[in-house]
Amino acid sequence: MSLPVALADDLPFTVTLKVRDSCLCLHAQRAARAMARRFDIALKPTGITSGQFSLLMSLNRPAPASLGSVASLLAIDRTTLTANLKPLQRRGLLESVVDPGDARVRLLRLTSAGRAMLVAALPIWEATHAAIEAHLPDPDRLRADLDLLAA
Amino acid sequence: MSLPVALADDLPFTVTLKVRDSCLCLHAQRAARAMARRFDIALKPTGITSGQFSLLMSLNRPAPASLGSVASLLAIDRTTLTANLKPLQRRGLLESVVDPGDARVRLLRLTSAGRAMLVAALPIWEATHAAIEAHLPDPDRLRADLDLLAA
DNA sequence: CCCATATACGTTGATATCAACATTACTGGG
DNA sequence: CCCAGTAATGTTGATATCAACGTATATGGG
Repeated sequence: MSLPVALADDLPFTVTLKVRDSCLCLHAQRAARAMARRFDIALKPTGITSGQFSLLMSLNRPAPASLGSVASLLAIDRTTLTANLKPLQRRGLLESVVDPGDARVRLLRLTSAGRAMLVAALPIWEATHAAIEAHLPDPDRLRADLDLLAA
Repeated sequence: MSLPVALADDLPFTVTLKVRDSCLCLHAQRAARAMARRFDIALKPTGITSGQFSLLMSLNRPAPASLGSVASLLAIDRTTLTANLKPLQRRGLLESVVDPGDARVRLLRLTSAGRAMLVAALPIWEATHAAIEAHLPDPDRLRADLDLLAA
């Protein structure tokens, strides 16, 4: 009266192909991993990774930023940011201090070594980024689409 | 005769803003993290994450696939895939066997529990994915752009 | 002033990610 | 058959990612 369990549990291969080809999550992960790898390799001479470059760059601002606001900016979990700060603090590229106005808040600030690291990495970023944009039909359009996904 | 070191090491805030706003690596990471979080939350009732869903789905095929070919398909490092397999193997969702024709090759195959997991997760994926596509101007165009980044 | 609530952050445990190095197995030339 | 080179994978160490839980601080109502 009932079909074999194996059949009931099966999922047609055509469905798998549809999911694989259309899944925006998978497509975004693949693109993100490939980009990270590409920048990681290019930035290797400087000693920082693509993620560390983005983090340091986000801290290069006139007034120091709170941990939470940086996490929002990068769209990463607050606790992930805490973990990511450790190796950079250990290397003296940034420092975190308690906000004098609100003891709950941690203010993050680049050190001069951190700023020097950005200066050293910037030309590499520019060259790598230009090479990537060069074979995209419309980089601005893609950025807008990615912002929609991140929203 | 020389400027203070602090000035020489500085990087104008305007440059930082340009990098932050235009960096495709950062935009891709942000989008990927947001998408992963969204699918992770939606898939939570099933007990697998978005990455595990993609991996299991990529293994749902007529003939078992080698570890290396799956790593290429997902654009992840070979050793990352080895690590990702462990929790899924431990839960009996997939199994790896040595290729009878070439003892270097590991063939990966879903178990019936793995197929059942995909059947349970598929409706969640469909609903989540449809909701995301609904507010994108041109999903196919975005997929094509993401493929260019991953290439 | 006190307490309930909300906010900002830290810690822990599990998984994810990759480079560097090591191991095992196949393959072709001699 | 042997050996040098290549190919596929495993192992280790460092960083990345997030949920769940816990702690300290601020804020507003009474």
